[in-house]
Amino acid sequence: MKPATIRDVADAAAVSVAAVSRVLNDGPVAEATRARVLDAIERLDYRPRTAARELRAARPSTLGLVLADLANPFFAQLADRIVWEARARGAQVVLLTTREDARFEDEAIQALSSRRVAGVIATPTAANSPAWSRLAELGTRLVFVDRAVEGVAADRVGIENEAITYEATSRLLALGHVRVGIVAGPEASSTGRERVQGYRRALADHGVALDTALVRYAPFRGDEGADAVGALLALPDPVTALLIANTAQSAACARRLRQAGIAVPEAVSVIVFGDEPWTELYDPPMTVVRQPVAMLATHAVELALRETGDPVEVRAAATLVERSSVRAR
Amino acid sequence: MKPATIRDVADAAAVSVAAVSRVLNDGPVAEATRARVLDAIERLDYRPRTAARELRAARPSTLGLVLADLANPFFAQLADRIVWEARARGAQVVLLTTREDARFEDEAIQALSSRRVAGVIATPTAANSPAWSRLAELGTRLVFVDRAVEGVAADRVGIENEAITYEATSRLLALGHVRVGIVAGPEASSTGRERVQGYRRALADHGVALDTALVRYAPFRGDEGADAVGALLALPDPVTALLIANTAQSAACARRLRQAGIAVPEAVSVIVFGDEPWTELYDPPMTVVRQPVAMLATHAVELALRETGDPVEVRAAATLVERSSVRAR
DNA sequence: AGCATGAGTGTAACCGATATCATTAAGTTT
DNA sequence: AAACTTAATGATATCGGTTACACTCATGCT
Repeated sequence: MKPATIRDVADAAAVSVAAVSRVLNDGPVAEATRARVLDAIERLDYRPRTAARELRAARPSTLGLVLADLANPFFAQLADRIVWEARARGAQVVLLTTREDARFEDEAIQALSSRRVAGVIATPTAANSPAWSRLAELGTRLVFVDRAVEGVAADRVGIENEAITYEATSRLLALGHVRVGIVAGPEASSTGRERVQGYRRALADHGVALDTALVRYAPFRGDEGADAVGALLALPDPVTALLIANTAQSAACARRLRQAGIAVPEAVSVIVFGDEPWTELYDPPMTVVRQPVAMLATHAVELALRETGDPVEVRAAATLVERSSVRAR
Repeated sequence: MKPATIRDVADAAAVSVAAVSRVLNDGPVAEATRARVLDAIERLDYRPRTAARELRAARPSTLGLVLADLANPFFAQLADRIVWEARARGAQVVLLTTREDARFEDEAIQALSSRRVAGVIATPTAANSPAWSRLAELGTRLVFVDRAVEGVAADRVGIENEAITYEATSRLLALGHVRVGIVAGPEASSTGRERVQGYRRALADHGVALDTALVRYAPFRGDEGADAVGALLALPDPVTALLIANTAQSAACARRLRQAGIAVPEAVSVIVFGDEPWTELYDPPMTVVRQPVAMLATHAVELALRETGDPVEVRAAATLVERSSVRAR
């Protein structure tokens, strides 16, 4: 049977469609009318159609979420919280994934601009900034979370990458490590750059010279993170401590350590970015940098649903969670 | 600036809106006209609005995805593949989560019936079958994946729970284990029931009497899985093998084993359902039941976008992946 | 009594696509 | 040249809501 429309409800309640609409959007309606309408709605199991609403409304209540990859637990958690926060605010989420590929990202941007969503929350790839800009100019609220690309009028939500990497590196240096390797995200990514910057500042402050051979940029997808770990361990003067600052590669890196039979923390101390479930189950439990996922999600959703305002930047503090993968040199 | 509408394009190309629409949906148009229209579309950066299309169209191209919890890697992977498969077919996905709570699930169902999506893919909670039925009667294609609830005209996609649990249990029994504990999903869930059934059949076939104290049902959320493991280990005649057949509880169970200082597989052999990243990083690497997530996703999307046809049931084979957490008694 | 006020309601335009149906132009047949 | 196809195109109703505007009628005020 055909679902009821607003006109069916109006007929059933013997009022006009405007009255029904007013009941729905709590406009001014007499108590008696409201009761009759609500009763009719109940009887007919009426539910206003989102498509019709969004067509007329200035601001739809749908959000777009563009993530690289849901198989990455960090993004999965982020998505979980974002969907949850959106629900609390009466918004729904259209989910799209890019697999870190600019082509798919562009496709996603097109799809979302057709959909005229209220806002978009995204972990962008560096290669698409014109497309992002056009989306922003269309009036869609744009929020970059975790990473960001330059030159786009978007809100930014992320952690204090520079500061937390400085802290993590300092911890290792303070324990006597001198050969500290870092596996970061791509140099083209904001997280990659910021984290390496914190790393360099820590070295400088501790009077340790930078050895560029110890800085490895790995893409977010694939297994190059593991190869980077392999390379760092195979150096003539190998690392004694390792900073895995590329969340997407952390499991691959850990797998490599295990396979290579490296004793952690005896042979090498390790700090991993991202508090994923496995880090606690690993032997030994990993010292990690925990990202405040819930807070990132809350801010992102809030910004994405905001009506007006200039682009802002929100930085949440990450914390170093000490477990057992780090020891003094 | 306001985004262009189909009328703007029609004006710019000096044709009627009908002609533009025909170009968009490749109806019969003269080559010259098509070229002019495409040029205008390009110039104005026109993109047809999804809301308007969905309002008019009989079948929208949007899918609903209702998952319990994206923090669970199995669901996250499933979501990832489903979004991917949908993209390949030109459909988008609206994501909703329930946290295993019937109230939120009902909310999600309402939201989706307003949206008049083409189909819904869901991991249902047992308590909401009337709401699911109403959604199905509205003409929305309904696909239950992983779990199912009875009495609803929905497609079902899942693994052969009974068979794979039979296989896993048999493996343990064949190695001489007699006290085999199982931590399953809730008795009210289809997966919980089916897996315990496979377990029982294996016991019967191997001539081992069923001890109901060894069968533990744990909810999908919370930490009761760990408590169940604790209880099974604290029995006067404790288990020597453990089947963790509740994917959502597997990490919690592993954490408990680790905390309790149980040697795996020396003290107790373990088989875990769900090939999550941590199972390979655990010490020792866990023997697991791998679910064919990609296949489940493909079937689910295909069924959800199908126009007609009676409800069908698809069962994919799961496989036992042997690693190092199982040994002979 | 006469008029302003305002709460409650209804009518109809509108959002931006799609699809039906009528119309026009060009080509074919006799 | 008239009649008849056939292909391309245009005018317009339609989907199901929201909302601007006009209207009614009871109440308060001078």
